[in-house]
Amino acid sequence: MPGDPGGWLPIQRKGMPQIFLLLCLLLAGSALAGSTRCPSHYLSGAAPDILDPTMTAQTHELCYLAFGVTHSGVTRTPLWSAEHLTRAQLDMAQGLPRLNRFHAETGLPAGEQAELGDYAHSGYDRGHLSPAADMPSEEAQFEGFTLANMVPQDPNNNRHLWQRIESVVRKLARADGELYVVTGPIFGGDHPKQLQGRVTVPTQLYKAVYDLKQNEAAAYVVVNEATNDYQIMDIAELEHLTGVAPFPALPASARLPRLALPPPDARRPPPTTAAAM
DNA sequence: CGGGCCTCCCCT
DNA sequence: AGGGGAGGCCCG
Repeated sequence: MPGDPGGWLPIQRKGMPQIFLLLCLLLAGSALAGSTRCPSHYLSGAAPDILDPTMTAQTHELCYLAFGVTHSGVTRTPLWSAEHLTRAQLDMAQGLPRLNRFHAETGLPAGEQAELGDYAHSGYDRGHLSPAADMPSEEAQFEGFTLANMVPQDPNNNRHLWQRIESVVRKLARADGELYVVTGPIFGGDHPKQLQGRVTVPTQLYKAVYDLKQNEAAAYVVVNEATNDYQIMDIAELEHLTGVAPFPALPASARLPRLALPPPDARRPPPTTAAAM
């Protein structure tokens, strides 16, 4: 279903009037480098832009109910995953039980998708980019468990620091009403680690946030290791580091002010390294 | 302050 | 269908 050419109308969020989608497309205007099938997930309808031409091979945009991704058949991971996070959506998500239905993405060309076996016994978690806890319906949650929304993530990182980042971003969305959030991997270094020689392990991860109420943006950046360390960057810095523009339609007035992202600080140091000493 | 309960991240 | 562990929160 995702990846269906020209199929953006049937898979749009339910109840969203078509006129609004058209308006989004018009508002996006020149900021829309290419066409997108799910403008509602992006700021001003403009999908994140991959600036680095070496990263665009074998990429496909996939649209889901509550998020959109661009997937790379080279890394066999998403290059970004984007959500429009609202208070109402989180209210709906909150009542839902989490069903861990991890699955390979069938809507990709043969051989480009990661398989469950790539991750099994790898020592890495299947780390969501757009979090399961953000998904407002059972169907949306199932979609969130596609491997097209996953990267190999250090288990300690995923279950501690990253979980707290996701949690404080949800809290911020509740406080300010709505956010646009773009999450993605960073592949640094010359010899990237791979799972089964197929799925590339990111060296870092980022989560960029645009807060409409404050008209400010910023991003968390963390190394994909057992750590509690994180960095906060403005969007220009992030674009330079990642080669991805998370919010191509970001107002110029929001590029300089750096959103005061809440600290995801832990109360205790990470157990792995600490326990080893 | 501590304990119980819930949420949220996963694994085999 | 099993399991674990951390963190938040509420309440005594």
